[in-house]
This record gives sequence, C-alpha cells and structure tokens, in this order.
Amino acid sequence: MSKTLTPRQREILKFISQHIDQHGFPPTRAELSKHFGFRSPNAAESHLRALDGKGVIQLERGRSRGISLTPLAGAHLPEPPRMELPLVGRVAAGSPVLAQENVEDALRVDPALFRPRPHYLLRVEGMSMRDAGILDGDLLAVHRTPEARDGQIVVARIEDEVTVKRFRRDGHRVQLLAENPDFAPIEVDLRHQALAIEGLGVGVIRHRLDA
Amino acid sequence: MSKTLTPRQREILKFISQHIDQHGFPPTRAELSKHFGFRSPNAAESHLRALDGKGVIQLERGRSRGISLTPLAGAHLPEPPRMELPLVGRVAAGSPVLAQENVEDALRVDPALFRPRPHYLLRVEGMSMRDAGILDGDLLAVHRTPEARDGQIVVARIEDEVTVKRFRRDGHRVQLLAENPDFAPIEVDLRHQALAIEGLGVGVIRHRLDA
DNA sequence: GCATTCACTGTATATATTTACAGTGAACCT
DNA sequence: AGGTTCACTGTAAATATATACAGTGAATGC
Repeated sequence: MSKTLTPRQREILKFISQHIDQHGFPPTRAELSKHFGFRSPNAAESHLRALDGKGVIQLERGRSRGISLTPLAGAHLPEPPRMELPLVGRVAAGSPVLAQENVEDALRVDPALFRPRPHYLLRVEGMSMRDAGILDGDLLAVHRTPEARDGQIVVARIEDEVTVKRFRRDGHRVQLLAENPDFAPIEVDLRHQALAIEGLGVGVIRHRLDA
Repeated sequence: MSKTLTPRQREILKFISQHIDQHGFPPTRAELSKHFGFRSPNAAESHLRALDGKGVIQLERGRSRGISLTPLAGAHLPEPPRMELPLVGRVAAGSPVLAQENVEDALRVDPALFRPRPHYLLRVEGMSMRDAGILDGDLLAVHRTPEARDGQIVVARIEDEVTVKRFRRDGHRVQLLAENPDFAPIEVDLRHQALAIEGLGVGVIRHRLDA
C-alpha cells in the first residue's frame, strides 16, 4: 500500500529525480530551497523527512546529499520508459490480474517490441490455443483494454475464471473460440453471464523449447 | 580514442561507480580516502582530477559529491550484463549468420530469459515448424553451438541454405524433421553433403498476433 | 643521471551542508 | 471553536566537504 503523497511532495520528489538525472547526484537542502523559493532550508528538510517517512526516499543521516530514491518512488514519478514487464502466473479467483499476489516476476523485455504496447505477460495454461501457436507454458504479452474486435485473441474473465481465447461477438452473444478442435467454443450470453475482457494478446514469448 | 587509465585509476573509478549503485550518490574525497586507506584527502582529490582530465568523470566545482560518470566511463567498467539481442533476418548465402549484413536490428530482450543463453534472434520463414508452435515471422532465440542432440530444434546450414528443423542423427545419417506433415524430412549423409549446425533454438518470440 | 609521472602524506581553511529549535498562517475536519 | 496537518519563515551551530599548498619516494623513460 503506497501512502499517497501531497501534490507538493510529488513536486519535491520529481525535482530530486530530475536532479539525479541531470547531475548524477541528489540535491542539497539549499538547492531544493533555491529551486522552490524557500527562504529556509528547513522547508526542504521537512519535506525530505516526510518523503522518507512515506518510504519513497531514504535519507542517510550526517551525509551531504544523503538522499536515495527507493523502488516505491517509481509509482509517484512520470514513469520512465519501462524496460520490464510483470509476469502473471495463475490468477487467483476474484483478484485483479495484476494484483501483487498474481505477479511472479518482472522480465526484462522491451514492451516496444509489441504493438499495441503490452502491460504484462500472462503464463498460458493448457493447449486450447495450440493451433494459433500458443502452447502450454507460453507467455502471452497482454495489452490491457476492455475492448475487443472479432478475431482477436483476448484474455477474458468469465465467472472469475481467466482464459485465453479468440473473440467473436454477435449482438449480446459472444463466442470464445479455442484454436484446437479438442476444445468446444465457449458461448456467453451477455444478458445472463458476466464477461470481462481483461486485455488483448499482442505477442508470445516461449522461454523453453522441449527436446 | 579513450585515453588509458592507470590500474589505480580504474580502481577509483570502479569504487565511484559502486558507491553510486549502492547509495544513489557519489562518494566524497574523505570516503574515497577511507576506502583506499589514504591518510590525506588530497590523494583522492588528485585521482579525481586525473579522472576528470581523462574525461571519464566530470567534477562540479564547489559542490559536495560533485562527481558524475560520463559515457566514456563505461569503457573502463566491467560491462553491465547485455540487454540486447541482434535480430537476424534472411541469411545471405555463404555469409555467417551474425554477419553485419544479416543483422536487421537489436531488440531489448534479456538473454537471461532463455536457457542456455541465446546469442541472437532469427526470423523464421515458412510454416515447416507449425506444429511445434513456431510460425512464419516468429523470432527464434538461438544459442550458438555446433553440437546438437536428438530431438532438439536446430538452426542448420545445408549447402549455404539456413533452415530451422528438428534434429535426428543415426551414425552419418542426419534427418532434419519439419513439424508439419506437409513438409518431407530432409535427409543428409554426412559423407557426401556438408551440414553445419549453427545453433540451438532455445525460445520463441512472436511480436505480432494476427487477428 | 635527470626529468617526469604516479601515488601518495600532512596541514590548513573557507565554505557547503545538515540539522536542531522556535515559530506563523492557511486549510481542513468534526 | 479547537485540533491537526501542511507548508512554510528565521536563526544558529556543529560538522561534513572541497580544495589549496607544500612535500616525499618509487618507478619509468631517455
């Protein structure tokens, strides 16, 4: 649970981050004060203590420029072009796909490889998409969106179950098609059953080939 | 031409880099002196001036910890684990797979995702490996090695043609098997034909899914 | 044999930096 | 109306830090 920052604290944090980018080291209290127009270095000190208390920075006592950003800071900063994608394994029933408990790892794969840009990788279970070249254990790159068009490969949630299928819609009747003759299509009537599109499959990574 | 550093200067540079990694900011002269056992802060100062002069760091006068690494520093530091893999498209006849002319791009994919570690990505052409979930246009992560065992997916070169197939060997008779009944196995007699194993397929990346 | 470079010691000092303490005023909650 | 939080002012002082100047000794190049 990342505690929320005040708007002012966000500005301070942003400046610290920028200063590190530009100079290679964090600012002093005086430099912070100069930038924000504080007449007292204590204004900066107080902000730093607050940011430290909220866990987004870490202060080292007695050392000049003893400020470092913690991983928590990332959540409050205009995010730098991400180089990692979270890997989601089995999705616990009822939890959001990207809930902490579902995230197994972060893989260093450039999201720019895929279009549209994926938000996470989902480990595929089962062979229902075999003929689309998506096999058991493959990682599906998923772009989060609730919209899907006919023929797209979607990550869908039906009654708390998350599944990967090809999408087809006809009015309030939706078909989720497997790409494997051994699996029957799933038919959903939107008037009677809940169906949520979690996202679109935009790519596949297979990180082991069996002999 | 990056000027060469003395061994001692390399040590200093390495320590500065490590300090930044660990603390988020560069060391002071005193901290450098403490680490290296200097009894005078001027020993550190001199080293910093030298490193500045050689362009691997940049000093900001009058500011505590006013040290930043320049791009030149990278050449003198133990290189950070590579994050990119070259993408090889169509391989020109007779040229090494990784020849400049065959490399189309460098993709930011962590090689550590795959085992053993791949050396490049090869764009697969054709559907001969369809039933192994390797489709036309897929990128095959390839680990360079001339050794292959039965059942492994290999990148092979026969008479200047590069192809991806499943490997099977029986004495001096090698079979290269497609994973698609529409394609006949390729039979090679090592006594009469040249066969080179370029590498092993260790993973697949599909960066577009068609609707 | 002498100049040069490298890697330091030793001392000193101005100044950069952190950090404590004592307040103020506005906004918000109840 | 009173308490709390937020965002500051203002002052002071200890101490952390950069940096100048004057040396030493060993190794290297010519």
